[in-house]
Amino acid sequence: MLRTHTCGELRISDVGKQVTLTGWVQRLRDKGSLLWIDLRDRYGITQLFLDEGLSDQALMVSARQLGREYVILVKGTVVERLSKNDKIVTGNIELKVASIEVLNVSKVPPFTIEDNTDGGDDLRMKYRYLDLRRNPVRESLQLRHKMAQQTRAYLDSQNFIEVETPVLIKSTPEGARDFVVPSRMNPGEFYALPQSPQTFKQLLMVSGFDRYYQIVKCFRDEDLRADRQPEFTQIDCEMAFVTQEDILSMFEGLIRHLFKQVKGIDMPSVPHMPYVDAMKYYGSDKPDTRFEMKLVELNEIAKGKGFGVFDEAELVVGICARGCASYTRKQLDELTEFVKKPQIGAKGLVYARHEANGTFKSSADKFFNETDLSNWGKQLDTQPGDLMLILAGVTEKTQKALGELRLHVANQLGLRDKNKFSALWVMDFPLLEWNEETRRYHAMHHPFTSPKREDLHLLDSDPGKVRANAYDMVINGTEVGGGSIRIHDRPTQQLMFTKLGFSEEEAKKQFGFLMDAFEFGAPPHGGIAFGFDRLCSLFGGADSIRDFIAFPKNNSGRDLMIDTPSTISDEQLKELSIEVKLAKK
RNA sequence: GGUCUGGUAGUUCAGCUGGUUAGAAUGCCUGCCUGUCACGCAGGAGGUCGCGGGUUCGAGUCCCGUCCGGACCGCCA
Repeated sequence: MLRTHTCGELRISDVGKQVTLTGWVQRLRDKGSLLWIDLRDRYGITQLFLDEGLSDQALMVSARQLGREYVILVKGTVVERLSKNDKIVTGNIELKVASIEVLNVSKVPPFTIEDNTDGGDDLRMKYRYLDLRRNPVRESLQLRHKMAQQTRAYLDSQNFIEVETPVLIKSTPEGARDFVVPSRMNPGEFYALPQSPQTFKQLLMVSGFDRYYQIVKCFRDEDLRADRQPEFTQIDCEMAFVTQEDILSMFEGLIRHLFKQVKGIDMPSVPHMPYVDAMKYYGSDKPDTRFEMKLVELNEIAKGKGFGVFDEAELVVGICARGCASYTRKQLDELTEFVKKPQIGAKGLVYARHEANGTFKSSADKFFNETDLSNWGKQLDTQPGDLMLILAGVTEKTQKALGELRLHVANQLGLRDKNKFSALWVMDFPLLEWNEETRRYHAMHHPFTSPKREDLHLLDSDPGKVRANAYDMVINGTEVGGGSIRIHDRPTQQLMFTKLGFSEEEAKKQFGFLMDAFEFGAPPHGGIAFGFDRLCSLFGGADSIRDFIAFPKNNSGRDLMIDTPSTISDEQLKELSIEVKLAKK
């Protein structure tokens, strides 16, 4: 090594040592006859010190020439500081410089390499290698490293083995759009990049691997979000000879292990909540359970009073916003605007104040008297000073809208504490979901998910009512993982494909290999996949997953640093037997 | 595919109902400064107001188009 110590290592006990440090110049503080340089590396900052009276004059002159982000090698003696800095771990000492060697110069960076940088997202992505020098981003990647290490430690201790599955696989019609890769040796044919190693891990179960996992890149060609990248990482797991309960407790164990080892948090056991309850009480299939504010149905007491909006609605439902009776007209209008946004889609918002003096006042006083409102209050368990917010309409849409409002209000009230964690299993998802556009049912999870045996009789009469052996782990309103008990016999799998509108021939062409495998002694099995990037950002208390990925893509799927996607040469196209003709928009 | 929002100094931003020479902070450069650590003080340089067109006596500001960010809806088995 060029250095004897790192920039985060030296302490008061090292005073007197002759050391060599390497790193980047964070900043110079030139006080005339005194000169300090902050030297930074991955491990910390050590202050270098030069003194007009004591240091070589030529050394002073050359030190003053150093610019930000110059890479230098410094030799010197560790000395105790005259004035100490208790903000950094090396703050009691400094290095009295004997020599400086410039290992490389640097242009002035386009943004400051500091915890609170002045750089915008765009610039940070273009110069990501500089951005990665900043503490917050580096710490995010270190957290990710620790998460991966602890995941492997836990799963290894439980007899899981990590098996790599192929990245060049087959395009399939169900699910997200595939990224495709042309095959040179097979003109006109394409591989697809995996959206998940789903079928391979199931085949590994058929092979008897029993407990498999993989921390694996997956690819989906869909629009991006703050928490969605076209390439992302999953902790992909599968187990054979297990019940649903076995899987839930195994992976509850993983999550609790991670919280304990990475964050030092003892997480309580993870409660189970049926999907229908999640929708009913939280208006979401991924409820944020850090706070209550549950949805309460008001049909019986709110209908039949001549208020058309309520009387004609399938569902009248409310939440209680604690201490919000004092909201101004402006604040209430803002909430109304919020629910009327096209993304939320409610037509309006009814509010009722449980005033501090115990009386009630609502925006629909024409139709409801004090007794009516007090009944609402009882139902919603209000205290004086609370505010009731009520929506009415078609059941599911209204639940979802109020669920969004619930989160919006919780944000305003500061109830979504990043340092508090609340996990749950959402269970018993519907097997199928009607898609208006394609006029057919789609698998809500994926087509390999097994239906609940007791619901099988509904498959023909009322397919939307069939529940699946599927489960999601939700933490703080984020879906961090999901899985299911799979189908493991050919007839059921074939039936499933039929219900999804595949002809027998299509199903055979797309998934014949899997159904063939099921005929050779496939064991009952099931599994789960966790979104590793999301899990990391959740642990790191961030809203975006981008800083937990070393080189992420931007909103339009571009890597601004290497400037891709990009065109390829005519020679490459020719080799691939591909002609590019862009369709008109 | 859609909704919203932004693009002005290296950077982050301000710039009102259109009106002389477009500002601030920070960074950069120069000088001064014996204990700084977001050092301080004084001075200086730095702009095709994303691009194209239009309205106007006059456009950073208004209109149309377009490109590029960001958030979200659809989409994401």
